[in-house]
Amino acid sequence: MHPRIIDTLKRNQLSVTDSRKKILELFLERKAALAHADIEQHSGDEFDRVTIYRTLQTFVEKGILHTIPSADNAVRYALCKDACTEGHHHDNHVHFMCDVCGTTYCLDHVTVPAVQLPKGYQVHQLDLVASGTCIKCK
Amino acid sequence: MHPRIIDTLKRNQLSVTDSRKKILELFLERKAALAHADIEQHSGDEFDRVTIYRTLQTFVEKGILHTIPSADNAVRYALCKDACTEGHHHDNHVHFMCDVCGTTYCLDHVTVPAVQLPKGYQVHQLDLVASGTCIKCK
DNA sequence: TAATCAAATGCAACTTTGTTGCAAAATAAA
DNA sequence: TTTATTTTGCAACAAAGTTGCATTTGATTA
Repeated sequence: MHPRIIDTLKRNQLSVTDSRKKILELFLERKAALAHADIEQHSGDEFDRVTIYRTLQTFVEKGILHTIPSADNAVRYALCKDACTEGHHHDNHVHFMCDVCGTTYCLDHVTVPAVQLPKGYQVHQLDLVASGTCIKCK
Repeated sequence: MHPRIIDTLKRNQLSVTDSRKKILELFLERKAALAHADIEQHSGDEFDRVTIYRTLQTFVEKGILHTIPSADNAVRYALCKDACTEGHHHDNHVHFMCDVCGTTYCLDHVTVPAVQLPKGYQVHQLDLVASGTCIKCK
């Protein structure tokens, strides 16, 4: 098991349970974003659907995962960088969604360029989602 | 009734029906993005849920509406500019979602900046969604 | 290590959201 | 006005998400 798993949970004052370990592990080994349905599939019948919902929610609140907006009614989740803490996300990198294989990547090294909005709009978060064909599929 | 309504429908070879007129009218008068649920509310019990789903789908296909990705499992729709035609959307403007009132705006005059992605990623679409506090709510 | 407390899980029931097929109704064309 | 085509509404269903509560598990303390 990945050494970061227990560490991450403890650092966030979460009790170490089977479902949390397993779900974190999935994210660590896949390195891609996962939707609720993906997790349900890849964890077999090991956990109840409800547990997965609640675990994802907890991880987002703690700053372990962030959500990636999409136009297909299937919100995806991905690991946050260490900069994220409880209630404070800093995931202003670009996300890429492949139209062919459906994989969603966090492009950690591509930062979202500054954008000049009309006066009066206060921006708290910027999400840039690109879609197209990924390296593997082209 | 807004004069553009019937015109828009005919230009896209769609028959002019009550639901299509009403839904288009909603978008024209509100000037903000609407989710399926919003439309259901604001049209009373006038139309069946299924009709609304199908109408939205048709409008997106025809290039009358475009979708706005979101992280809350509620895809929103907004009017396209005239440049959009059947199967070809050109809505590369920024969207702004207010955390307070929930309103989503198309910032038509703010274009999405070009982004340099790692080699191998072919981008077909770029969506930039900003969120924070809008003019009315600050 | 065992007992206790708090937190997380699983289950059941439910609500909401989205889809599909088909008959009836409305629109467009002749 | 009649006919052909499209769209709609209904029903039934499937999928996605939520809530309350009893049970189990993990953490804490003696």
